[in-house]
Amino acid sequence: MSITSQAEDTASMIPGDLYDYLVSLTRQATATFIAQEGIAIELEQLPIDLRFSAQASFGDYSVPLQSWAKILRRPPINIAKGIAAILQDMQAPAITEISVTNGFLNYRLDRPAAGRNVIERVLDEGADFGQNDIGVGTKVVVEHTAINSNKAAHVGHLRNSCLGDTLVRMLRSQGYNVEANNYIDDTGVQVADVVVAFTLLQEGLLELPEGNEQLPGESFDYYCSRLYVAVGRAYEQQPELLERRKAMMRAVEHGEEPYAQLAADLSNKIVRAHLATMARLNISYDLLTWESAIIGAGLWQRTFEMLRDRGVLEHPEEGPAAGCWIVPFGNGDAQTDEGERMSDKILVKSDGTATYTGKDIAYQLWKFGLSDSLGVDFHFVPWGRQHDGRLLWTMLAKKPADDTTEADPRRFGHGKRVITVIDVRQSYLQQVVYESLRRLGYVEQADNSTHFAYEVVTLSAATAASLGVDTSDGHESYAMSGRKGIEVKADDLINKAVARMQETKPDLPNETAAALAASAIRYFMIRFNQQQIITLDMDEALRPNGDTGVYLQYAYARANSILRKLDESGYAIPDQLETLPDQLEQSEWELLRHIDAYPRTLADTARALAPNMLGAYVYDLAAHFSDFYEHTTPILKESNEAVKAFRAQLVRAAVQTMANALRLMGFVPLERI
RNA sequence: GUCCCCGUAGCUUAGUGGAUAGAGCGCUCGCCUCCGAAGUGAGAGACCGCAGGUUCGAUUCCUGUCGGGGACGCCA
Repeated sequence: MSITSQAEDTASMIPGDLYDYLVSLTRQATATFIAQEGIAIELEQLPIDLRFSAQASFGDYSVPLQSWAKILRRPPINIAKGIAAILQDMQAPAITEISVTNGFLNYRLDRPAAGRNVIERVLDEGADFGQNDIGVGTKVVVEHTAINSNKAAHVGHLRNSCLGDTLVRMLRSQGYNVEANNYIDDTGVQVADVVVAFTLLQEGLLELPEGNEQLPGESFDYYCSRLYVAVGRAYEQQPELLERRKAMMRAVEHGEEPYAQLAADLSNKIVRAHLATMARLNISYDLLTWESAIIGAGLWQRTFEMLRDRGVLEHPEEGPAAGCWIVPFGNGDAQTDEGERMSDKILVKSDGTATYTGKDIAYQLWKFGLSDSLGVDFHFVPWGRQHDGRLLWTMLAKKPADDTTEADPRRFGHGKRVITVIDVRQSYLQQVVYESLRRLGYVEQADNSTHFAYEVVTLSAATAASLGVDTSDGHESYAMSGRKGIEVKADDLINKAVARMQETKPDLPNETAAALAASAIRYFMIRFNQQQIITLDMDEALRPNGDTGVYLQYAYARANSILRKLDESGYAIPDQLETLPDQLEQSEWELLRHIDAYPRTLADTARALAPNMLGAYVYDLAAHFSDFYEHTTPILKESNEAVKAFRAQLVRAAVQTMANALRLMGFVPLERI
């Protein structure tokens, strides 16, 4: 029941990765089988679900065939045996054993030969190992981060930006032309609130508990967070101030000075603070888009007219939405705990201003390039160079001064597909946006709109208590509230992570500690399933061992250390593996299989838009490297030249794969910690 | 009221129909005179909320039910 093959000449005969090779072998054998049996059926109806064998005793790779029984009208065991017999006769290279257990077809490979094939492919492709070209020619617009420009970012925003940035990297790895948009909602009530706070301060009508001035060392966004909380409290205590808030919103929207300029300056400074925070986690963008620009350029007005003229909107004269422009939904009103609510969505308030959702429809049209025909012009100018060298552009409503560099407007937006990263509480509004596109006749664009929804971040009881929240009601977690100041700010989390790294290893250089902290936080933010609420506990989030980003970096650094030691010992790793080891250790083979699976796993996780699955893969890869490291004798001391060369090459391949994978998660791989 | 999500070991969780449910933390006992102990070996710990159903096969799909969270605003 086994076929032996010459190790020397087989490796080059395995096309592509081991998975593709075995799938293609199985398909060939299956085609022969159904021809032999005289079964009239398309091969495509028989899915080949190749996976790692559940146990080493079964084989290396297995295909379950039970589901074929009904289609082929034969017992699974007969199918498996028939196909196995055909495979035996095929004498395929690098296969040492074909067996059948239960309803599974199992392959055992010539491990040294297959392993060499994997190593050669990785080292040959280098930094491109894992890259795919399936997305070439397809533009994808990804919106993420999108923090209101009135206060500091908190950990909820980090979940958004870490997921979004990882998605962007994953899609780019598949060849997609990805444009990362950071949408700034600078016309909303929150910005007006902070402007109100500034005016109240000037008039001596507002007292901040920690002091009215910006504190020494306090960043501007943190200061604004304090103002925001204070003005919120003032509204509660003096409801007459709410009039002032309304007036301020109008003033900002209508460009009344000095308020409009104050609001614009405020947004600008806050956005710079947010970008600086995100840069600490190696997150960058291609374009800043502004709600104020969408209004200022007239895109919202044109969008409204189109919605109205194509009959998407209704304009009721009585009822709860009298005088508003609405998108009708559902049938009638809904009963809620707080009373009646209508299921229709208001896009234009009775005072003539747009709601957030209305403006979001306009923006969605722009992302698809659908606003071109509306005669609305935007201007795109450089905002600045980011930490990673990527140039960030910003959208303007009005033509800039003549000497300013302007980009071709067709370069931005015009996505074939649009992905919006926002938390799950926005699901209903996202559906309104997509449904509105559909009703405008843009069915394809509606279908190509994806709400990448993720659950919120809450605080564990211990962490909430440390922020001064009263936890005597005994809940397990507490919601954050920027308005009440109950939140863990992004920079605080990063600072604490850096400090924790330095506690763990006191002589750590600052730069290394910063990179480790960023890795820890990024991994923490993507490792959970999107539907899972993250209950942030400081101790857990900052833990430097176990299933964490630090572990991944540590495994990578250890792997690099081996290469360094080999080099220092004067050993030159041969470029070609002339003689292969007689056999591989189980841990070596496991590592090789996982390396081989990287391109396919990456493609799967990108297709599924599942950063957490990428994280799980990388952890698995690092764990298998650690296993290999622990369960093989030190390469430096290895006396068998063939084994030494093979393992040295394997370490190089593992280092390359880990580096590629870590970069995809936005890590800066550390060769030394 | 309608709709959505979650429920897996003491805790945090992975698992997009397939062989014995996989980790991390914590706990017990080990491993640095051989490549980095932020590591690693062994052990204890899970009737996958509950009840039905579909299927050769269900943690996974469907129905119901219990528990928890969320959405349905002239806020964003």
